[in-house]
Amino acid sequence: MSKPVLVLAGPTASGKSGLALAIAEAMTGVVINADSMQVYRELAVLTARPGAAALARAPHRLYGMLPADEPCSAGGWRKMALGEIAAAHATGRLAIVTGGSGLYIQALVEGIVALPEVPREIRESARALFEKLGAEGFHAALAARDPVMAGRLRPRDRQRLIRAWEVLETTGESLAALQEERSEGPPAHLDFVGILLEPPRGELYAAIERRLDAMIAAGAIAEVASLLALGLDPRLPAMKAVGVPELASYLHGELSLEAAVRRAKQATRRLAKRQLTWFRHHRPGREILIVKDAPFAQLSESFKERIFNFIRQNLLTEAH
RNA sequence: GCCCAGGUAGCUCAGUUGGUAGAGCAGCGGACUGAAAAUCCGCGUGUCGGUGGUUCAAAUCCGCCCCUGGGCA
Repeated sequence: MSKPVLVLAGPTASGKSGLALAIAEAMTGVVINADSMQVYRELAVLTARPGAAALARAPHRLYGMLPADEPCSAGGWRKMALGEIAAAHATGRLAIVTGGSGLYIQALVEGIVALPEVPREIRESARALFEKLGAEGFHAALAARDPVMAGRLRPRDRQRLIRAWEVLETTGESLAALQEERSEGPPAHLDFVGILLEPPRGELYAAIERRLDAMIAAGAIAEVASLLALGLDPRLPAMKAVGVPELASYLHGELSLEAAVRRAKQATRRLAKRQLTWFRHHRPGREILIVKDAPFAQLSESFKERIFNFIRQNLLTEAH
């Protein structure tokens, strides 16, 4: 008997968190975060993490549980999410996975290669080697040892080239070969049903701009200042969250506040566009409801009605 | 009302002596198998204000009209 899991996906600022909360409240659910940046403790305002009011209304999991200097990953998140889903089911609650990180959701719903974690030393040496050789040089070095992966990747794709190298160093095998042999596959005991928020571009962009202004008013600058005070490696994922580099430039006196905010808004718009592209081609679950008029502030009754009906019809029936 | 200067891509503008147009920014499309809010690839998206005329050919020249600045009244 497979158990239902609701996956609520969509671009940033499309209203996922508010909708997830409404569903959790109405249907006794647990909200499980599927956002690669909301996992970091130091980023609350800038990642629009659910606040105290939301947490009081429904249980939320995997929010702000990692320090900024401890990078999360798709595989690591998957394990934690599976644990939280099992815990929700154990207490008879509906698991509601929500977030905008397409790769994380894919890792959960469709599975991912089973690989050991890359040791810190290998990570660092791979990065150091990349710096030393440059993109082309590094690509050539990879090609000498792993022609399949090198052929598959663009010579300038720093992140994936380093990943291929790390896996090679850690396991002694090509990531390409491992991907074929050792996939975890989708969890057979779970049945993923998705809701995809796909709001009109213009409205989404307007919501993004309003929200960023609200973040500034809510203390985003102080948040970045205290993050910077930790003196972390600027290449850490948390340091690259949208808004962090931009506001850091302001704090360093390189940009005016106005310019920094403008750039942060633009970076958010670009993120939203990438997310829309991802979800347009990767469907997060077996049955999908695509919502093209996603809410941005408060949810109307008719809107909730539509969503709740879909949920009742597609994933609560099996539980009874 | 008259005199200037302008109306070209979403915005700011460039377009040699006539050969139906190009930059920056903004934007759009795509890829994605463990740092993914990351990383990477690709794409000018246009009744050249309107309308007549000259010409084989008009964003470019001429007439009229509309609009926007500035000046004089």
